[in-house]
Amino acid sequence: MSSTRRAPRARPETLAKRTEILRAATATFGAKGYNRGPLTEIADQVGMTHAGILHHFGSKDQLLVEVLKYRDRTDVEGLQDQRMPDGLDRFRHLVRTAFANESRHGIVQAYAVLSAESVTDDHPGRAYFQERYRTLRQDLREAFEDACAERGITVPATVDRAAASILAVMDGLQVQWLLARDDVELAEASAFAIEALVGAVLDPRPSLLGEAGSVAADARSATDRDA
Amino acid sequence: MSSTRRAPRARPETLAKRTEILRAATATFGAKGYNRGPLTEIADQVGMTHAGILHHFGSKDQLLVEVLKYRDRTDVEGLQDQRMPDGLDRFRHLVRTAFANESRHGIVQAYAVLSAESVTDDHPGRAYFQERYRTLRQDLREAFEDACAERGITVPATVDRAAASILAVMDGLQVQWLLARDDVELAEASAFAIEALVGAVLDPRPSLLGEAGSVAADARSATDRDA
DNA sequence: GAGACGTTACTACACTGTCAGTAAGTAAGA
DNA sequence: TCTTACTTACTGACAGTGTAGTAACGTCTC
Repeated sequence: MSSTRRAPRARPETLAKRTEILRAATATFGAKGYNRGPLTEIADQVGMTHAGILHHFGSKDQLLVEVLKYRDRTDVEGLQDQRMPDGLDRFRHLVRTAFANESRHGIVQAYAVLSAESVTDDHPGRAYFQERYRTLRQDLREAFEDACAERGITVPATVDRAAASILAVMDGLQVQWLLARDDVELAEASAFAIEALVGAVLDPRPSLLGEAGSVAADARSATDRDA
Repeated sequence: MSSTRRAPRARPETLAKRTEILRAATATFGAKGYNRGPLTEIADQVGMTHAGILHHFGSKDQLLVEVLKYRDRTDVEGLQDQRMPDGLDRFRHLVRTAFANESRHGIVQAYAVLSAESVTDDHPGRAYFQERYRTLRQDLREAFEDACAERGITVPATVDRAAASILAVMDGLQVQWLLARDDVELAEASAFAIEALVGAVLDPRPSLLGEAGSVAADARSATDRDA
C-alpha cells in the first residue's frame, strides 16, 4: 500500500539496474507466481539484498505493476513503426505473436499465472489486467470494423464475442502448452483458432449445433445446482 | 509430503463433515488461490481449528487434490445417465456447461485460478490439471471423429488443434468474465466460439489471413528477442 | 556535502505442520 | 449390560520457516 510514486533522479546505470530487476522479477513471478515469488530470490539474481529492491520500487506490489508495464513497453519496441497494424493485419500480427511466444516461455508463464491470479481478492495486478483486456478487446473490435468496411459489409453483432474469444483462446492455449508442451502446438493451434473466429465473423454460416437460444433455454432449465 | 493415504473408517457424519470442508476449501481457494488461502480460514467456515482439517486430509497439498477430485465427482452427478454424450452433442453439452457456469461464479473462479497456478514450480495441482486437459482433449477428438463418421467425411488434421482451442477459449473467457462481468458475455461468447471452431473442422474454408506457413516463416524471422 | 544507492540488522507477522492430550464413539467379551 | 481396549475427531500450544517492510548506517558520485 505504500504509494511512494518513485520518480528517481535517473542516473544511467541505475536505470539499467532497475530493468535488470524487472527482468529478474519476471522470471521469479513466472516460475512461482506473485504470492510465492519472494523478493530475496529476485534480489539474488541481481546481486543485491531484498531491501535494495524495496529501495527502488517501494513495495512488492509496486514492483509487480512495474513488471507488467515493462513488458508492455518491450512489446511495443518489437514493432517496427511503433504502432499496431489495422484490419486483417492486426490478426496476422496476433498469429506472429503466438509463434514468437513459443520461444518466450518465461514471459508466457508469467502472464498466464499473473492474469489468472489477478482475479483473486485484492490482487495488486487486478486493475492492470482489467484495463489490458478492455483495451485489447477494443483494439480487435476496431480491427474487425476496418475489415468489414474494406469488404463493404455491415459490422455483425458477433464482433464483441469474437474479440473476447480470440484473446481467450490465445491465453487458454498458453496454459495447456505450459502444462504439456509436447502435446499442444501453441502457435499452430492459435493460428487455426484465430482464422476460424475471424472467418465466423466476416463470413458467417448457418449453425451446426442449433440456435443459441434453444441450447441456452435447455441449459437454463437443467443443472440448477449452485455451488 | 505426508503420504498417509487416508482410508477413513467412514462414519456417515464424518463423511458429511469432510465434504463440508471440501466446499469451504473451494470457496477459499477460489477467493484467494491456493497459496494465499490459509487453512485457518477454511477451518473457520466449518467451525474447527486448522489442526482439525489436517487431521482429515493430512496436508494442505492433499486437501487441494481432494478438492479437485470432488468437483469432478459432483460434475458427473449432474449428468442424467452418468456418461458424456458423443458426436455433436458433446459440443452442445459444452455450451450448456458454459451457460450453467454463469451462475457458478465460485467454482469457475477456483478453477481459473488453480489451473493457471498449477503451471508454477512444484505446484500440488499440476499432475491433476495435466491429466485433466489430456483427457478432455482426447474426449473432444473422439467427438470430432464421431461427427466426421456421421457425415461420411475423413477426419481432418485440424481436430487436435480444434480440441485444444475449444477448451482454451472456454477457460480464457472465464478469466475475462471474472475480471469484467459486465463487459463479457461468458456463455454467448463461448457458444459463438465453439460453433466457429467446430465449423472450421467439419466444413473448412479457404484462409482469410494467408497460409499458416507464410505467416509462420514471417514470424520466425522477426522478433528474435528472448526474454 | 547532498542525495541516490545499497547494506546489515531487526521487527512483525502469517502460515503450515507437529505433538500431547481429551472426549466421544465402537466393538468384544464376560 | 458393564467393562475394557481401541479408534476417531478433534483442541490448544508451539516450533519453524518464510517473508515484507523499516531504520540506521555507510559509500559513492555528481
